Amino acid sequence: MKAVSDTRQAILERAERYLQDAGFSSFSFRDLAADLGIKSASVHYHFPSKEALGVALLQGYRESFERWAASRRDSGSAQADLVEWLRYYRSLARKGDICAGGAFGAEYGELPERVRRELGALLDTIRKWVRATLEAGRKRGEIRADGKLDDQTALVLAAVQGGTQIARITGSPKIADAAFEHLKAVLFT
Amino acid sequence: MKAVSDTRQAILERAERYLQDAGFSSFSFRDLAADLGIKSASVHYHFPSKEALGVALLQGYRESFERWAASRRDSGSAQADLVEWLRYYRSLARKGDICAGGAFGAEYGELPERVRRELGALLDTIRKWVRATLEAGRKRGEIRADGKLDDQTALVLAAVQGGTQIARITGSPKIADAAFEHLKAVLFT
DNA sequence: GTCTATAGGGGGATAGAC
DNA sequence: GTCTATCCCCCTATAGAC
Repeated sequence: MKAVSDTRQAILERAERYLQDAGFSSFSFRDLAADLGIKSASVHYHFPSKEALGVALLQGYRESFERWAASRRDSGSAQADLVEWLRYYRSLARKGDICAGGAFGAEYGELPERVRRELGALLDTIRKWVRATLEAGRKRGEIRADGKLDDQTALVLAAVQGGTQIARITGSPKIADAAFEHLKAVLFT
Repeated sequence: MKAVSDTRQAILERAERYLQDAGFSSFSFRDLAADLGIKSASVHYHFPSKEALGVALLQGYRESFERWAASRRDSGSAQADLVEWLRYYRSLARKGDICAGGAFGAEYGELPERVRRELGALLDTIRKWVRATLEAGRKRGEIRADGKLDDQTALVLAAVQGGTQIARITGSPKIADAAFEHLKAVLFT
């Protein structure tokens, strides 16, 4: 009763967990296969190379984000949008996981070219959404209009990526919550 | 004419570059040996295991930081201390490198136990310095006393770690500068 | 301190049968 | 779609000569 791409989906889900737990180079096709009760050659059937798997993972993140962002369109509140967005990173931190940007980013120097490009595209997509959200919030008086919009956007992106990482290193998700609390305090009017 | 531990030092320096460029698992003892014109067995003479090398790297970071922090004692200005501290992360971003926390942090799930502990100790050392610096700055009226001190500290740590990473991913060090500019704007009175 | 040589295990990837 | 079998490479680490 399996759908055609059930295995493919299962591979992606396992790979995502490994990625966020210990990085892209932390897992092998053999690991994925063993977890799913198949052989590594079968994983290669779905993803011809690890590069292809990395690209697929990143495209998945981007599509998920875009779907979510579309669902929030016309929410009418920049503050509510950002709070909801932060919830995702908070949940990562609680599980001791980090975001895709941080996971791939640390190994950037040895990522295949196409993976690098997809990673850049993902970050760009998120950056544009944050920027637009802050801009709309400034106009509505919900977001402090201190400093340049691009600088404010950069701080938000840095804080979420760094927040999940320091939470994991210190072993306490609370530190991510703390960083996000202060971020809201300096952003919101 | 080499000092006794010249090779050891050279190994550490090469390893640091690999680490900040592509992570702890990105380089092997063979890589280090080849770069230095020796054999991998000789690297093992200086560092019996990769775990030992990781620990030595982190202890080096911590000692460097502590020396630097001691040199700034009684500088009299929290703003000046933080600006100087941010210069380090700015320089990493310009080289396309990330900080040790980000480099080790992404692979946290598969780091040897002692490396994890040293990483925690390094972050804790830095966290305490940031906290104390912000606290002193608040008393002197240099730092905004908005919100909890611990939340403010967490945001600063998250921003520097995340800032260097997004700079590398986007390929532009400017985004780290932007994040740090806004960080100063929201911290300084 | 550095070497040669090697053990013992994983890694990505492919060919070809079923 | 999944399998067996395999290639060829890299990895960490060690033994023992020099």
